[in-house]
Amino acid sequence: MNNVVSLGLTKQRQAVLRVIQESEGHLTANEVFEYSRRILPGISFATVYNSLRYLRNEGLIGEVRFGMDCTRYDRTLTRHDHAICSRCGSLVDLDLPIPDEFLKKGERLSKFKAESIEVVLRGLCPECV
Amino acid sequence: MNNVVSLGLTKQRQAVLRVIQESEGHLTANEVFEYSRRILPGISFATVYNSLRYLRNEGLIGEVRFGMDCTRYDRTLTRHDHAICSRCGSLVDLDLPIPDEFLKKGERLSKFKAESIEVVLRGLCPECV
DNA sequence: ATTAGAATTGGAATTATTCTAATCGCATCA
DNA sequence: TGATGCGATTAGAATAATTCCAATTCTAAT
Repeated sequence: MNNVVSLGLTKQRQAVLRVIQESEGHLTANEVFEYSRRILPGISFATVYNSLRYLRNEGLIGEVRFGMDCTRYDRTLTRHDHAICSRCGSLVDLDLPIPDEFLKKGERLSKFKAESIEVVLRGLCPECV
Repeated sequence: MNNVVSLGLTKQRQAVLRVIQESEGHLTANEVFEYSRRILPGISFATVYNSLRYLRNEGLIGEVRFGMDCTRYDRTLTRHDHAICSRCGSLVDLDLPIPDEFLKKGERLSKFKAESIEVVLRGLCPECV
C-alpha cells in the first residue's frame, strides 16, 4: 500500500501539497521541485508538474498564470484589458475604463508605485459557449 | 548601407514591425517568426525575439504577458488580485473588491461567459522604489 | 493469486526564451 | 581612401519552462 490516503492523493502529491501549504509566497514550479525533494528525494520534475496540475484541478492550490502559455504581441499601444478563454485560449481586447480611485486603492494596498493597471477576465469565449 | 532608416530600425526590425502592424490579433513569437520569414527569409528566431524586445522598449508595439516569466503556485484559494514589480518581478497579493457591474460590463463587451475577473497592477515594489 | 483496466510516474521530448561570441556598420583619423 | 576602434546587431547555441507518453503501479474483480 503505497498511498496513505485513498486514490488520488499519493505521497508525491502530498509532498507537493505540503510544500505549497507551508509556504508564504508564490512559488515557481522550480522552487516547488526543490522543496519537494527534501521531503521525497526521488521525486521528478515531471511529477511535480503533474501534481501541480492535479492539485489545481482539485481546487487545493491556487495558480497565477492568467491562462496564457506564452507571450503575445500586438499593434495596440493604448491601455486596455483582456479576456482569455479558459477552453481554447483565445485572447481578445476589452476596454473597461478603470476609475482612478481603483488605481489609487491598488497603490495604497500594495504599497507599489503603479505604472499601469489591467483587468483580466477569464471565461468562455462565444465559440466555446 | 544596410539600413534604410537610421541607426536602430534595421531591416530585420522593420520586417518584424510590419508583421505586427499588419496583423489584427495577438501574435505569438512563433507566428511573428513565420510571417517575418516571408518578408526576410534568412531571419532567425533569436533575431525576432531581439526585435520584439527592442520594439516593445521603443513603445512601437504592445506586449501581453503581465510581467511574469513563469507560472506561480500558492495556497490561497479565494479570488484576489496581484501587483507585479516591473523591475524585480516580485509578485504580491492584493484585495480589490470588484463591483459586480464591472464583471457584467466585461461580459457584455467581450461576449465571454465570465468565470473570474482579476486586476493586475504593474509598477515598482517598495524595494525598487 | 491472477488479470484487466485505470491512474500515476518520470525520462525524454518539445516549446519558449535568453545568452553571448561573432559580425556588422558607423565614425575617426592617418 | 583605407585602416582601426567600438558600440550595435545578429543568430547559433544554450538554457529554462512545460508537456508527452511509454512504462509502471495500483485497485478491484474473479
